[in-house]
Amino acid sequence: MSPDNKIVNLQAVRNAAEPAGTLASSVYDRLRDDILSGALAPDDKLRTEALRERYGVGNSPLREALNRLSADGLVTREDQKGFRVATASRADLEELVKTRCWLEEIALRQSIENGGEEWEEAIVLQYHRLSRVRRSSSEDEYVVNFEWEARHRAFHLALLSACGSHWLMQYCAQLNDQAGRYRQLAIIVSYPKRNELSEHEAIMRAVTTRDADEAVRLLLAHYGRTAGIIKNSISELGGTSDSVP
Amino acid sequence: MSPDNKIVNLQAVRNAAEPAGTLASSVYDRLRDDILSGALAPDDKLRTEALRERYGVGNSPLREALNRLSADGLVTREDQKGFRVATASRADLEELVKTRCWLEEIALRQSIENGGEEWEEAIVLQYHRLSRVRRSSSEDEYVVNFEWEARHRAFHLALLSACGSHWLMQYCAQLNDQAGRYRQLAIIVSYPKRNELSEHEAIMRAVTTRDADEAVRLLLAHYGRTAGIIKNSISELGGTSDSVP
DNA sequence: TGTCAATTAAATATCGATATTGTTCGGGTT
DNA sequence: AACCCGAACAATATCGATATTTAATTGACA
Repeated sequence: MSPDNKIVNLQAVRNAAEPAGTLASSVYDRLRDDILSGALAPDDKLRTEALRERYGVGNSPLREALNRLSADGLVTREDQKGFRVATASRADLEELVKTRCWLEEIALRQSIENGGEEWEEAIVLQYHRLSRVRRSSSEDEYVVNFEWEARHRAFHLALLSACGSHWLMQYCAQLNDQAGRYRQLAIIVSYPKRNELSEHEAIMRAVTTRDADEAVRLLLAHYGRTAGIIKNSISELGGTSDSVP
Repeated sequence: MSPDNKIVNLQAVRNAAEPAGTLASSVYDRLRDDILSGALAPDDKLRTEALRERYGVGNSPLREALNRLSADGLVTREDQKGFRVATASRADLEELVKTRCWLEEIALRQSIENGGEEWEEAIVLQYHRLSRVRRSSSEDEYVVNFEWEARHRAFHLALLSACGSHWLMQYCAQLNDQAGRYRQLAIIVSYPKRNELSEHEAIMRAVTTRDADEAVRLLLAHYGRTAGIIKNSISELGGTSDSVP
C-alpha cells in the first residue's frame, strides 16, 4: 500500500532525501543536516524556543527529533537541562577513527566473503553515482554539497552491505555520520586538493577483485589519511557558537 | 556540582536502579525492564493509550521514552503507525550472537592490552558482586531477578571497559541488552542447571592473567553455549501477545 | 452465493497551546 | 566572602484538537 516510505528500523541508515511523512521526521532530517554540515556548531546549546522558530514547528515534533538525534549521538541530552550539539575534540576524533577501522575491517572482510553479484554491482553503481557530482557546490570556495555527501555515504555503506549483520551496518553508518561531521568542521579551514575519487576507485577495484587484504589496507589508509588532514587543519575544536543566537 | 546523576551520553550504559529525575526517564526505565524481562512480548504493538494507563503518565513522556527505546533497538517505530516491541527470531538471534562475538573479541583484546590495575580490580569486584546473588528470585520456579541481571551486565561490561572506545562500549552494551532479552524469552521454557558462575570465574582468571587468546576463547564459548541453549528451548519466537490487552 | 471494491466508522498517531515543574542567576543578608 | 532567598527563564508534562491509518460494513457484480 504505502509506496516506499517503509524504512525498516534503523533511523541512521535512511537516506537524506525523503518526503518524511511525519513532521517530526522532517525536522529530524533538517536538524541532522544542520549538524552534519556544521551550521550548528559543536557544544551549541539547543534551545527549544529558538529551534521551534527556526524550523517553524511545535513542541512535540521538535522534541521527538531531538530525542532521535541523541540516539544517533549527534546531540547530547541531560535531564532537566535540555539538549546540545555533541562536542568535538581531537581525542574524540581519534577514538572515532580507531573504532571505525575496527568495525569496518570486519564488515568489509565479511562482505567480500559473503557478497554476491548483486552486492558487487551495487558498489559499481554507487561509485558511478559518486563520480558524477562535485565535492563542493561552488567552484571557488567550499560550499557543502549534500548530494555528494549522500552519495559518498552510500558508496561506503555499499562496500559493507553484505556483511550479514544489521547491527554492524547500523553502527558503521553511525560512525560514518560522525566522521562526516568532522570532515565538515575541518574542510571549512582547508578545502583539500587531494583526489579522493581515485582512492575510492582503487578501493572498488580491490573489492571487486575479492582481494580482502588489499581492500582493507586501502580502506584503512583512506580513513587514516582523512583523519590526518582533519587533525592538521583544526587548531582547536569547540564552540564557535555563532549560530542560533 | 550535580551529585552523580550526570550520565555522560549513552543511555544504554546507565544502570537500571536510578532515581530517574524526569518522568520520561522513569517510564523509559520501566518500559525497558518490561521488555527485557519478557513482560512485553516481541512484536506486541505498543498502543500509547494502553501504556499511558499502565504507567500512569501523559503522552509526551511516554512518546519520549519510546523514542529512546527505539534508539536502543528494543522497539521499532514506523511513521504514522506507532511503536511495537522489536521482533525476535532465530535468524535475528544468530546475527546478534555473531555480531556480539566480533565486537567483544576486539573490545576484550584491547582491554587486556590497555587495561590497568583499576580495570583488573573492577572486574574482580564485579565478579564478587555477581556471585552474591541468585539467578532466580524464587527457589522453585524461575522468576526474573533484576539484581542478578544488573550485576551480570556490569560484570560483562567491566571486562570490556578498558577498550578505549566509548562507541564500542556503547555497542557492546546494546548487544548485551538484546541478548539479555533472548535469555529471558528462553529461560521461561527451560531453567538451566548449568553452573554459569564457574564459567564467569574462568573468564575472569584468564583475563587477569592477561591471556588474551584464552580469554577470548572462553568468552566466545560462553556466548556460543548460551545461544545454543536458547535456540534449543525455543520452538518459535514471536507474539504470544498476552500482555497489555 | 461468493468475492471484490468502495465507503464509512473506529482507533490511533500527531501536533500545538497551555500549565507545571525545575534550574539559574542576581541581590541582599549574615 | 559565603550563604540564602526570590525572580526570571527554560525544560517538561498535560490536554484537547486535527489528521491519518486500520477495520468493518455495505453494495455491486460475477
